Amino acid sequence: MQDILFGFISKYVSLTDDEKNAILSLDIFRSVKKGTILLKEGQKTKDSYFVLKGCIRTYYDLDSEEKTTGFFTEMEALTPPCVINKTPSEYYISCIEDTILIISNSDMEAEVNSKFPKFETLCRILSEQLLAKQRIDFDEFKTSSPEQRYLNLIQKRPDLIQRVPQHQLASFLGIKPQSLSRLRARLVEKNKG
Amino acid sequence: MQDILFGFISKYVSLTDDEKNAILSLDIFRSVKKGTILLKEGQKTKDSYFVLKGCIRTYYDLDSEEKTTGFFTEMEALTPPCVINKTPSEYYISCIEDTILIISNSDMEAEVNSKFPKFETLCRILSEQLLAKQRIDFDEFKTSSPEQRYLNLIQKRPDLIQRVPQHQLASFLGIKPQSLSRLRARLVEKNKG
DNA sequence: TTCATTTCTTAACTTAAGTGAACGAGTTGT
DNA sequence: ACAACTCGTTCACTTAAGTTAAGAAATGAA
Repeated sequence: MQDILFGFISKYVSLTDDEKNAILSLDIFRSVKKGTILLKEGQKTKDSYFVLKGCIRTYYDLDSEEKTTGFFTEMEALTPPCVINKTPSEYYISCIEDTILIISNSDMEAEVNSKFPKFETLCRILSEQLLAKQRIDFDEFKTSSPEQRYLNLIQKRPDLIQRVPQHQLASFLGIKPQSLSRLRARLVEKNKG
Repeated sequence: MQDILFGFISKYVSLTDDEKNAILSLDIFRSVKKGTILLKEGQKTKDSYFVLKGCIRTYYDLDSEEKTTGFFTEMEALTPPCVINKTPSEYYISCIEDTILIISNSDMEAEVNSKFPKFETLCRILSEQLLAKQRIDFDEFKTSSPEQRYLNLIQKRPDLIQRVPQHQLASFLGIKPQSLSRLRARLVEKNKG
């Protein structure tokens, strides 16, 4: 489990044994069961999540309807905006599979950052990369139709199609479950004709 | 002009005079005319932009149609994904007004970051905040209709409605210019009846 | 100014997403 | 085993966005 973490980090910065031990001593690995809600709307938290295995999702409760906006799987990190803005959370985070997480809180990060500049470099690089990736995702979303988004998702994250319920995928694609159902039927029809 | 920059920075970290001078010595302020194209599709660059005054926009050329995905105005920063990924740019950046920019390149930033850890902290904080803000923007986009997005834009960035051409606003909202025109007419009609 | 181009709007028609309801399959809890 | 619930699909209908085309208004250049 540690190997997974340090393998990931080594792609960005190289850590000494001291630095690795400092991280391990923080006791940050957590196993959580499918269905666990990590964060609720209205709650405050300082916790960030890094998925080692499994899948978590973020969703809003608008007009008592669930709107899923994000899935985070192996090697993906999520720092909820409420941690940055120090406001109550606007959304829920739940585990849609049994999941192994790293949970770190912002106080802890601040301390490690000031003790180990290398760690701050890591955080900076990861934030910059995530920002770039997310900008591209957003641009693709804006410039394409629901059908194109779905086809795009099949290409880029085929695992999600398998492991995530349809109605959650639908709002992730910005449409209603019925529309996704219909859209899929339309595509099957196309591939036949 | 420098006051604007240091006033902005002082919200996040406090700089010594030495640090301020180090930044000024880099000669990073640029004035560019309306219509100037800062970056073209297919080009490589290491430059990031920070808008002191004016407005720049990012747009794709898809099927020889312009798709505008972002506007950056006073006190907003843009690091194109191509700088992070070291790939050719997928989009254009142009100035839609006479604009005063700070243009920094990633080599320069790397050098300043290693000399002044405080600067790296600043970059980390800004990236984290932008990431959080962008996540919320994306979520709002996904969970709302074109009409809601337009109303939302009127609330959050009323200046854009004034300073940006309709057809650019339309693709920013994820729709065609004709649809935005119709949508606006519909809203006027609603407010009458 | 005049001419050309771009931008915005309007309209008629097509296509697809939203809505509300119903149904069967699969799951959970008792 | 049964009831209650969730999930995915389908259908009929409504609403709004895409498409194509045309024309008015604004902008820019010769």
